Amino acid sequence: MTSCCLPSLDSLLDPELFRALGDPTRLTLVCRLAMADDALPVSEAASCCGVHLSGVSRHLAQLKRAKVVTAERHGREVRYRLNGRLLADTLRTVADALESSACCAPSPPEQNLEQGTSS
Amino acid sequence: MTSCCLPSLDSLLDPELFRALGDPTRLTLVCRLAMADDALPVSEAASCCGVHLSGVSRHLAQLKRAKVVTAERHGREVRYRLNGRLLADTLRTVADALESSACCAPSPPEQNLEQGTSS
DNA sequence: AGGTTAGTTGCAAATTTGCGCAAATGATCT
DNA sequence: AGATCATTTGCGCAAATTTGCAACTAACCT
Repeated sequence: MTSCCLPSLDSLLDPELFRALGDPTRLTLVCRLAMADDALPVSEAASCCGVHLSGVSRHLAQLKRAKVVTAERHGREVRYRLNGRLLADTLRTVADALESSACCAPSPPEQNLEQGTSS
Repeated sequence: MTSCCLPSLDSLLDPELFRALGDPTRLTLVCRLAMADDALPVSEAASCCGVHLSGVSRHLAQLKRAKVVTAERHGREVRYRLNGRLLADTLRTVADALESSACCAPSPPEQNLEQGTSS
């Protein structure tokens, strides 16, 4: 009853996604990419966080694995773009599933005084 | 210009929250709590994940620090409850901020061809 | 008070993570 | 081909995380 239309919360909660977002440096990168109206090369993205370029490359790779960003080659540089819509949709889907789960149910079933359900 | 009404993405993205959600065992606990229509004692919550009770206690404490769950004492047991609404609201706020950021802008300003100024 | 149940916390071992450096790869340009 | 620029990857190291066990606290119950 609580989950007849929405995918189960279980299948929605991806540890990889949250883990990817669970690091300050990676979140800084996400913000940097969010503010850019176009894809950014690694060296440019790296300018916002005090981490070695190689580390930034690794962080971006992890965000890519989690589908938070996408990468496109342009000549010799690789430009990363935040997958803003997808991430927003994912988070909203999780939010919907959370609110339709039992823990957010408006009325506890304890109140149930046999209103015609017997038989 | 891109952020006149919404709080900046920067201030919204809390590493602690995502970090708390970025572990398989903790996500399993979140699911377990979501399915319960009432708060669960630690031992009950622990039954769903193959981790020692002490580990579960630690995981729940971390989820509590991240405000994902709340704890209430009932006699000698401590019952944890998923903060479903708050978490859902937080995720939606992040989703909104993401979609109103530059990376999700509907049309790049380069395209600007003064449409409508003719005649 | 003493005993029992529920949960938390200290400790140590195993694993993972983040980091910089240096070497390797990929792509462009003489 | 050789030089150069952008990024990735191998490696080692330090710090953080996860986990189980055992000891501890808190709350109940004879």
